[in-house]
Amino acid sequence: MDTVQHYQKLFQQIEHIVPISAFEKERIMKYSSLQFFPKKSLVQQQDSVVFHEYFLLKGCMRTYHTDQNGNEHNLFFATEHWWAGDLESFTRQTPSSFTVQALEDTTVIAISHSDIQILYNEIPQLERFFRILIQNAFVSLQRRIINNLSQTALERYKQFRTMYPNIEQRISQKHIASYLGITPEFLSLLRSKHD
Amino acid sequence: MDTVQHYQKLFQQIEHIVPISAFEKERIMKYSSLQFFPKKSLVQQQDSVVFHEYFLLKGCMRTYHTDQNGNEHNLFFATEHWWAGDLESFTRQTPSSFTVQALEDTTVIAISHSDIQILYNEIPQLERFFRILIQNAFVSLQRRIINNLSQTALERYKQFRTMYPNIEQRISQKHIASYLGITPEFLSLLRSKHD
DNA sequence: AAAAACTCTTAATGTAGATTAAGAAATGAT
DNA sequence: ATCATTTCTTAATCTACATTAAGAGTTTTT
Repeated sequence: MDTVQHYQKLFQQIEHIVPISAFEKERIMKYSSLQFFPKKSLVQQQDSVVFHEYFLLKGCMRTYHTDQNGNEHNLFFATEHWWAGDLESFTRQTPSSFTVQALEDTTVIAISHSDIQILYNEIPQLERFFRILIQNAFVSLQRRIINNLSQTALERYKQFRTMYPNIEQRISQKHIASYLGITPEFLSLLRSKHD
Repeated sequence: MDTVQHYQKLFQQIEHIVPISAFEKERIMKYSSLQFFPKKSLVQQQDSVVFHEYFLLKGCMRTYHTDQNGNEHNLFFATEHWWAGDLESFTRQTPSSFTVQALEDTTVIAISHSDIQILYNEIPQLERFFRILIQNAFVSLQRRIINNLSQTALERYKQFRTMYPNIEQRISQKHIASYLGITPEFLSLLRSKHD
């Protein structure tokens, strides 16, 4: 059936880190669901408690924070086979500091807070899987902080391009500028100078 | 005995998150050790593989990255009851991107890479403990990125002071400036203007 | 198909924070 | 105690990036 097809990429990612049986895959499918978010729709909202984490099958999302002056700051982008959803709010069930928005029509596998507790108990390896997922995310945030401390805007932009080669075509420059911590005008200037 | 005394704070921190038995505490003591680092000594070195994670009992450390221009950038400080040691290098056994240095005479509980594997197997809750520890670290890095994107140097400095009230007396301003991503001269200017 | 609403660019002007330099204060070494 | 080294401050100049503004191109709405 087609739903099974959709789960292949998720299972591949999990099995790349921990072994899971056919039965366990069934359980994961039972305790998660396919969801669709149209372009521009809000997936999660700042100040609300987050109920799901999402594995993207198709499309693109951004996670951003709106500060006290009303300015938005992009923290992450997610595309196919990445995860999205504020982890702090999800795990602690506290109001989120972030909004998640679909930048394209997006299809996801969604896992709810209560269902993931069930899955943790049924499939202990999943806890290790998520620990390693978070660990990887932690490491890339560390890198990003060091880059922000040691590099110019141009260097950070170039690095963004090599790290996310396909993303640049899909999202607007103002979102990239916001991720890099510069204005769209200055990004435009950098682009005009460097190829 | 005195060593037991030293472990109390570590056990308290663990038990705040997961239950552990007296026997399990014995095992943890068996598979870890007390170590001392004199002021200014290097605890871990960039480009080398990290063998230990450290729980600080007394003293203070900084974790920094040296970039290709030879400039140092402070990523973290750790004081009593914090953890120090590059997690990426420790868990993946790959060369570290960071140097860890004692800023004061520092006493720690050290756990080696091989011993933590043994402890994970003997005490499965420890895996959850470290997952939550990393998760908290991840969350605070997220916050820091957003702060760096949305706040001025003065705002970040004020926040640093309220977040780490006792640290400021203990370490030099140049290290704080490096953490904030500004020069010591500019930090001095900010300080002279604001109380 | 027109109007409205964004998005990207270019350019003038403004500013937060860097750089350089030099002296004062504190810390460390002999 | 003294000399050397490091740390902190102040001030002048410089630069990376912000802000404002305005026009051209593109996408969305009606």
